[in-house]
Amino acid sequence: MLKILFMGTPDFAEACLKALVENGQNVVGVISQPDKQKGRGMKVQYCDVKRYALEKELPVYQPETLKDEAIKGLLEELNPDIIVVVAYGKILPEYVLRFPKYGCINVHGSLLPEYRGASPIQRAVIDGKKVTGVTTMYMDKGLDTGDMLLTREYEIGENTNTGEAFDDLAKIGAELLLETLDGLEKGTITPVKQDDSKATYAEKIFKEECAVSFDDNAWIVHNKIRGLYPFPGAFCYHDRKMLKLCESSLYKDEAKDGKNGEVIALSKDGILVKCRDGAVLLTKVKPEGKGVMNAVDLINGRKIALGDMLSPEI
RNA sequence: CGCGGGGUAGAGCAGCCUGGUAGCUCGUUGGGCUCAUAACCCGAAGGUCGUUGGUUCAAAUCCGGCCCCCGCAA
Repeated sequence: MLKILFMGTPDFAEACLKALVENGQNVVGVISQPDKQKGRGMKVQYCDVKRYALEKELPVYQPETLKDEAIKGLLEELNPDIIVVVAYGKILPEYVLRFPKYGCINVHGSLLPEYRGASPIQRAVIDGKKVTGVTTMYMDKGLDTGDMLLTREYEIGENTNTGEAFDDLAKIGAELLLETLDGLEKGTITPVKQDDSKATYAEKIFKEECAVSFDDNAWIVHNKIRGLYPFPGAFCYHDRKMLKLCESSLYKDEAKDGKNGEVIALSKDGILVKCRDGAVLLTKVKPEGKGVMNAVDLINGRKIALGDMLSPEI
């Protein structure tokens, strides 16, 4: 059985690690990013991978850097046959890439060569893609440029949000990882080079682009809302306060007159907001300082009125 | 000690500053109207106001301790 060194940090990676463990694979060690102070009160929180690894009593390592001599010692000590990397968050130096006999493989949340980079799933949803998927590949020096091993497609529904896609793709990724390991061991997988001419990049999500402008088309607004949910969340300003937009649906009927960003209807279904070419029905929102609530609750609490304006700036 | 908001009926809120009847929108439930309805009309149920001490004739309201929840920022 292959000795596996697992490298990963967030929940997406945890799903893969979990699959390895539950499948009875020989995970000899887990590497994740150093603990960071975060959250309310700036307390130290363990990342998902570390938490799970500790629970399963796997040795966890959190080197600040992979470049120094320490990592060499660690690799030699663990002597992994293969390194599985999922959303680790750091570039691996060549020494590490070359170390294991079976190489380093990566699980990536897109159909490569599309959406190489940091936020493939979010970008796919924001772009309104109907299909994305998961790819396993050998890692090389570039960013998600290595030879592909296995892929599996995933259909994104009209109202699917990033959180749902994440969960589904994490599950698919975990399955695909097991298949990939099995295939590599048996030698049944033929790596395929990526067609670099078709490559696209999924830029990291920046705060500035999370502001929703209703001067955009309804479809764009809707995609942004679901693409940024649950993290970091699309937002706009209402009554000088931030209002996060958590869930929406496209308004099929002809939109009434009104300015872009104006609340043109309130109903038990939600808050209807005029966009450039139609309207978006906000169904779940998160007011500043509050949790997620149904849009109808905001209406019942009389926190929003017909004719109110929503804008990307305060 | 990162900054801030909050805990009042099943939900979302008002009331607190300026102590004195538990309020609003919705939901639930019973009835009415209607060809019909998630629409409209009438009625009902449902709260030890987070907890605990204090001040007071009297505390949701003022003061102190404690518990819990959330947003931002990272």
